[in-house]
Amino acid sequence: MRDTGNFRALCHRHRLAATHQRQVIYETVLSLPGHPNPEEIYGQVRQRIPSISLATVYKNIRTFLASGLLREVSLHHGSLRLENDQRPHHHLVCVSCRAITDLQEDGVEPVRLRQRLPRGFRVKRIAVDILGICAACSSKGARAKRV
Amino acid sequence: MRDTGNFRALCHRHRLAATHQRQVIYETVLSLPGHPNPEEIYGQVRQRIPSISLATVYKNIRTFLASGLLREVSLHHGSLRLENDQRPHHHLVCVSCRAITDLQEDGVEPVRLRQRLPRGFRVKRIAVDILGICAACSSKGARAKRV
DNA sequence: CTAGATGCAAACAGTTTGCGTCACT
DNA sequence: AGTGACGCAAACTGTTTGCATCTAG
Repeated sequence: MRDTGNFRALCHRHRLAATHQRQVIYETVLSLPGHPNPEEIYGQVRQRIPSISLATVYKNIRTFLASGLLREVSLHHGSLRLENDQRPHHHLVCVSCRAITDLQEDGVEPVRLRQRLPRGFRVKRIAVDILGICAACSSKGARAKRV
Repeated sequence: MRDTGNFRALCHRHRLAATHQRQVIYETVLSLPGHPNPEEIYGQVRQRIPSISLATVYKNIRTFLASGLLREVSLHHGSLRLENDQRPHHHLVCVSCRAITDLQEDGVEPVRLRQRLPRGFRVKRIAVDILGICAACSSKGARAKRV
């Protein structure tokens, strides 16, 4: 067994049972390049725990997200949603209830890049998401761990 | 029949047949508050065209997105994807192939708000998506209409 | 010892597709 | 008149759930 220490401590801090499955899933997410999805994680984890089930992978990803051990790329990954305001604008997003509110484009200073982008990338638009807790969720006691 | 003119011209410009279904779907998206999903649009459209099928709504939403008549809230609405880099960072997103590349947080000047946010909204983090066409798609001739 | 985690299978939600018919251009 | 849009049903993908069994604390 490897340096299980870190992960066990991490779980303990978040009041999660430190199971072997969890450790492997967690390590796998950190080790995979890019932005892996559950299926990819499952495929990779299965090389170390062939008997693991996809449901366990899903359940633990949810657990990790809920306790802030992992983060997802976007809070909007559910069903397709359309803009009804066709003018460019930004979004205010509640990380608890995921409500999306529009924020007119000039409510945010134009975003400035400090860094060269990868060669050949042609910028079309810059979208800003302001993530936080909305008033309604705030009063219900919602707290964001890490978003 | 109402001022069909605008919509017919719009369709003509985009080389789309101007059907009654399309017009009602389009008008419905613009008229619904917030960020409607296909199911909500379907429910609303059915009040004007009871015989319409959900498949038609989906097909036409896709058509509108492809020709830039409508825009979606987020390009990341597919399956759940996890961050493997746990440090805060931004994203470079190709609007054609939807590839996501990380951009370290200090590659972007800190975002500054010019406007008061809704009362009680507590900001946790600001996420920036730089939308554009990546080099690979660019060389394949991909063009973004409106993103 | 017990609450909670796992694995399996079945259920579900959202979306897409194939195909025969119908309508816009 | 012909290409493409519509409507229906069936297929598919990604995800969740119920339940019996097992395991970490």
